[in-house]
This record gives sequence, C-alpha cells and structure tokens, in this order.
Amino acid sequence: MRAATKNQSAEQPELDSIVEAILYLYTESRRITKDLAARHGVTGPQLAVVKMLEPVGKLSLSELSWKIRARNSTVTGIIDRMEREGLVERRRSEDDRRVIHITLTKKGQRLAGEIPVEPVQIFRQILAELSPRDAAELSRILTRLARRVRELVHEKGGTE
Amino acid sequence: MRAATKNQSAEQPELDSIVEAILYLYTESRRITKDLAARHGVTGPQLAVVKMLEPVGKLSLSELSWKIRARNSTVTGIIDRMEREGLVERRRSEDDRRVIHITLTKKGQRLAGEIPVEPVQIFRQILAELSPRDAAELSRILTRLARRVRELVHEKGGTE
DNA sequence: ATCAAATGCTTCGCACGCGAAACAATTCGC
DNA sequence: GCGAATTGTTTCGCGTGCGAAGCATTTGAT
Repeated sequence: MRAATKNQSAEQPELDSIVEAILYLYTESRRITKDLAARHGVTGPQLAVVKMLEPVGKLSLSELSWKIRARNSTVTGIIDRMEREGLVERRRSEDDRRVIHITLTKKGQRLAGEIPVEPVQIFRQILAELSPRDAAELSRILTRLARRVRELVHEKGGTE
Repeated sequence: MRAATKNQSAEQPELDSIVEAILYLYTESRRITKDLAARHGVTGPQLAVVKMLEPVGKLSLSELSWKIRARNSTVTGIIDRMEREGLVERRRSEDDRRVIHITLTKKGQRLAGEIPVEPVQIFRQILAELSPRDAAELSRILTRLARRVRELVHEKGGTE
C-alpha cells in the first residue's frame, strides 16, 4: 500500500476494461484448454503436464510445479491420478534420493503425439491475429506490468 | 482443429511473453486477493461476493454467478458456506419463486465496511502506474482480443 | 561425526470450480 | 387450460488448488 496512487485510480474506466479483459481471456482460455483436453480423456492440467514432459523427457515434481504455477501438494495429486491412468511414471533420482523424476509412459507419449496443440496454443492462435505492432505493444506493456508486480510481491514478502 | 492457422504461429516469442504475462498477472492477483481476504477471515471468492452485494443490496444467485464468472453450482457452495458463517441470507423472491435473493447480514455489511479495497483493486493499483498512453493502448488491444475470443466461442458453440 | 536447518515430496482438510442430473416454478404452444 | 420446453437452483462426484504438518534425505555448522 505505502500511500501510492490511490487518489485518481477510481476515475479510470480503462483500467476496469483491462482487468475485465484479462480475467475474461484467462478464464476463457482455461475453458478452451479443458475442452480440448477432455476430447482426449484428460483434464487441463494433465494435458499441460504431458506437454511439458514431451520435449524434455523427465522433470522433477518441483520443476513441474514451478512450470505450471502450482504448489507441490497440488501437483502430487495430479501426478497421482496420471500415474493411476498409466500416463506417467515416478522414479527416484539416483543423485538425490529426495527427488522424484516424472517421465511419460508409452501411453503418455502417444497422447502427447495425438494432441498437436500446446495448452496455450489456442490462446496464442487468437493473439497471432493481432497486427505485429499491436503484438509488440501488448508484449511490452504486459511484460513491464508483470515485472512491476513481481517487484512488489518480493518487496512485501509472503505473509504480512 | 479443422486446419486453422498453425503455420507461422510458432515463430513469435512475443506471443509467448504475452501469454506468460497474462497467466502470471492473473494467478498473482488472485493470490494477493486471497491473502487480503484471509486477513479478514474469509476466502477470495467470498470477499468478491461481499463486495458485489454491498452497493446493490441484493442479487439473485444467477446474477452473482455471472458477475464472478462462475457456474451456479459453484456459487451455491460459496453461498452455503457464507450463510453458515452468518455473512449472507437466502430469501425467495416474491415475483418469481424460483429465484433466490442473496443479501448481506449485519455481519456481512460490517465486513464489507472493514475492507475498503475491492478484490481487483490491488491489480488496478498496479495498472494505474501505467502511463495514460500505455493504459489506453492496453485497453484497446485487450478489449479487441476479448471481443474476438467471444466471437469465436459463440461461433463454434459449446461442445464440438 | 553429529545435530540442526534446509530441501523434496506426501498427507490431510478445506474451498473452489465444473458438468450432469434432478427438482421446482414459470412460460410457451396450442 | 394443459403438457412441453425453459429457467433458477441444488445435489453429486470428481479434479484441482492451497497451507500446514509430517517424513525422509541432504546440507551446513561445529
């Protein structure tokens, strides 16, 4: 909070439409991803995991958590269900026996091959319709915003 | 699927950073909202409901669902828990006895007064740091994007 | 070598979030 | 007016998503 710019912020309808649009784009892209995944018998996050693993072969559970922006406890559950479905395998690391490596099974690899679109691809497809100038502008502004948020979050720390 | 534009879309790192930024901004703003709400003993969505109800007094469950972008079945659960906590009340509409009106209790109103910040306010605060020109650009581009997505979704319908 | 702190993962309990099915009240077609 | 379709809400089952607590392994301090 720290004083900041709370004075004129209420008078900017543009800000509302920005927030509105971001929320809308996010929820809609998630729904689209979910529908796409459902057509292949998996959930959205499971498809994300499959597509993360495909190019690199194996990832630790923590790396996976970081990549899909979830906590370890969440990913544990996702991997549990995927393992039950025979899509992935858990294997203990030799180097560090705390670490669990997740790899795709044959079935998981087949699934990855069947779905040529990345989870975010539909989103990207629509973004690709932007003019190059707009895309550049959007990228520039959003990246700056994200960096600013990251700064604020780090600065203020987690709790309190 | 159906052909689409899968040719040149892989060559635009800008698009990745846009997607990345939107995902980041969304998840982070949600976490911030959640922390804020937790300090007052409620959850993120519950705070959103309280703040929706505060200015208008009452809303039907469907209106509430629409406003917080969730399905009725989700909001039923949220209202269940809020009612259990004594924050809101359900009341049948006289005009249309299918409709349930949700209103804030005294306790709910007190809570609404205690938290001066709207759920999206923190997000907006950061957005407010943008230069007017950037804000206008961002608003213009994102609004167009959202409209485009809406068109596509309507056009293709729900399933299939 | 040994104990304490840090790290990686799992377990637990809870709160969303959704679609499908069920149910009640309303509206529509005739 | 009567049954069919529609609308508003709830119930159910499942899959995230999280923080706190717990466990095993590793690293650090001495």
